[in-house]
Amino acid sequence: MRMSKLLMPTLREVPAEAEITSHKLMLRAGLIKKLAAGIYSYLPLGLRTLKKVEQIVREEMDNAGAQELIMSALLPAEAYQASGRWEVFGPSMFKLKDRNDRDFCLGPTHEELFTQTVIDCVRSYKEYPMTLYQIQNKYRDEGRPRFGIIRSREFVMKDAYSFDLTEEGLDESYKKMYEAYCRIFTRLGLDFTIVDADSGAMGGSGSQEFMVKSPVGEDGIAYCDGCGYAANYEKAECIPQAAESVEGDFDIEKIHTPNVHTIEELVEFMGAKAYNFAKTIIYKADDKYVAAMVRGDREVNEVKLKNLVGCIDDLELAEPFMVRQITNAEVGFAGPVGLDIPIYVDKEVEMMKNFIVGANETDMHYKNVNINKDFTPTVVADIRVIEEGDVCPKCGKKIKTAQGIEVGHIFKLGTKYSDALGLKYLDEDGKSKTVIMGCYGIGVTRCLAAAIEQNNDENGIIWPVSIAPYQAMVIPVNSKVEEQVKTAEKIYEELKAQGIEVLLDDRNERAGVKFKDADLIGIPVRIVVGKKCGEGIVEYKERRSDASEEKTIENAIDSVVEFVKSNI
RNA sequence: CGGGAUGUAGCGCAGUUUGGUAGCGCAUCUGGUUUGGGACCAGAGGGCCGCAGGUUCGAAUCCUGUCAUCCCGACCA
Repeated sequence: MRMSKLLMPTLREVPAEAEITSHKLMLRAGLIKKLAAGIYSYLPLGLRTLKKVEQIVREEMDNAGAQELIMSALLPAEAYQASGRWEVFGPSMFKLKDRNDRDFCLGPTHEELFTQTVIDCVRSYKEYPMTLYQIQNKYRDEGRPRFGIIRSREFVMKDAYSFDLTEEGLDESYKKMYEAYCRIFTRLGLDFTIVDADSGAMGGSGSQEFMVKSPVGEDGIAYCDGCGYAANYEKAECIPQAAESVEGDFDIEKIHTPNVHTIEELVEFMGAKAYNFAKTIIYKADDKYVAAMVRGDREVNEVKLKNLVGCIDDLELAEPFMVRQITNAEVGFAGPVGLDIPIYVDKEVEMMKNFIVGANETDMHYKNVNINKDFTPTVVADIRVIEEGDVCPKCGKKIKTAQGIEVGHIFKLGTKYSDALGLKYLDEDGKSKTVIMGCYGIGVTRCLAAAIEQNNDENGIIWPVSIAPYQAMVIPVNSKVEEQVKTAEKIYEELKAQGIEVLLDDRNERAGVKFKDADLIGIPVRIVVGKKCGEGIVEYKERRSDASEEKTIENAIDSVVEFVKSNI
């Protein structure tokens, strides 16, 4: 491709809307263009990379025995109404009506439709097991789209669904997808971590996420270098850690703590440590109210609590007026003593002695509180968020924490959708049984952003060869020097002939502009044709490296071809 | 959905406090000089100051409303 004809609006300055590296670079390199919040056009360079990512995903899915099909993004409401998700999705589903006032939506995910397709198309149990997938646009009206294409309202997703007759079959299908995902993310040049994830309200028996570690990631992950354990914060099991307590036999005592609401204020006021307190937080779980207690220096893990309480729909902090009604006090003074709702207590609280809690009375706390003596927990369980410094639940070494971008998720669904929609089969004995499903997603567009997050420097993107929009670039330094131009043309044609995807910077720009753009758009390898081209010498440079080498024209071409072939 | 901020040329911004002809840098176009890391000189084009009302002789500027975008948090099947 000749760059004089390429639509590549590179920017010198960073558009004000971008905050994170990948978003800035995608805008500056002319990969994408924003149309509205969370909605982007893909310009030629961005689209080429997107298609390469899609192709890698496609190849590995096909290799794993999955079959590609594609569904409409515009979907009738019935299947979603049947599964109950028409309501569950709520405002995050783009809903619309046709001219006859029938309900439609833009597909946010396609469990229902794939299930329905299998119901409609599969006739005999002999056709199973089967895994189907598509690579297609998804639509979610996110409350808060952000970070460019990391969380957008229209995005490309690969979604796959497996259909098995037995649990063992599901395990096998799941394993194939797991392995395919490892190959995919490796080929994409991503440094990824596989973490245990919460299966939550979706039910199902197992779930793992593929995370790309990055400070801009929206998920917290806990991992152990010792044994390789890794889990999403939501899921990571916490081993209770003993903290120093006030020893001795004391009686509960009410103390006046005016205008002391937060743990920080309490620490200040009482001169005790945060771990001498237990905080009591009132939650609304669906229609009922519960209290959760964790040590003062810990956080409640709402996912664990939600699962424990058996909350189906929604777990959120109780409204302040309900907190007042339940505790008879202003917010900030809730405590377990005399509380009339179920109390879920973290295991660590059970280890504490003579601790401090709210007194369910404004401006009052209790000290010297002891569990089972002063109050009785409804349930004692692990309900806190894991932290740096916790110990690994598998091997006992120190846990580390990081932020991660979720690029893939695999999930043993079980029979949730096959039950809801009636996906059954007659087995060899003529008995009716339910098909067991798994679902497997990859955020294809998000992978692009993740790849840039992991592969860049102060000058721009450093594409892995496998997904670079073009693999190589030829730059004549001075467009007025006919010898350089002709030599560059020759190299360009020769590289094309050898099957390399190559850009020729034939623009009438100064050398500096060409170099800056080359770095910014991150083409993995380039040949610079300069002053020594009369002697048959050109410059070979890899984007990843600072150094460049002088080579003969033939050697430079060979080096580019070899570099590309060996890195793809 | 709660909190905060911002809307002025393709991009980055000033001007708003204190109302008085719409500005700067980059980019674009023309001519010239340049040509190995975002050149220089001269000239030119480009704006419903987010939108709608209001106050005023006069509004980018003050008031009201509204829309949009971004950030923090909640939510994320």
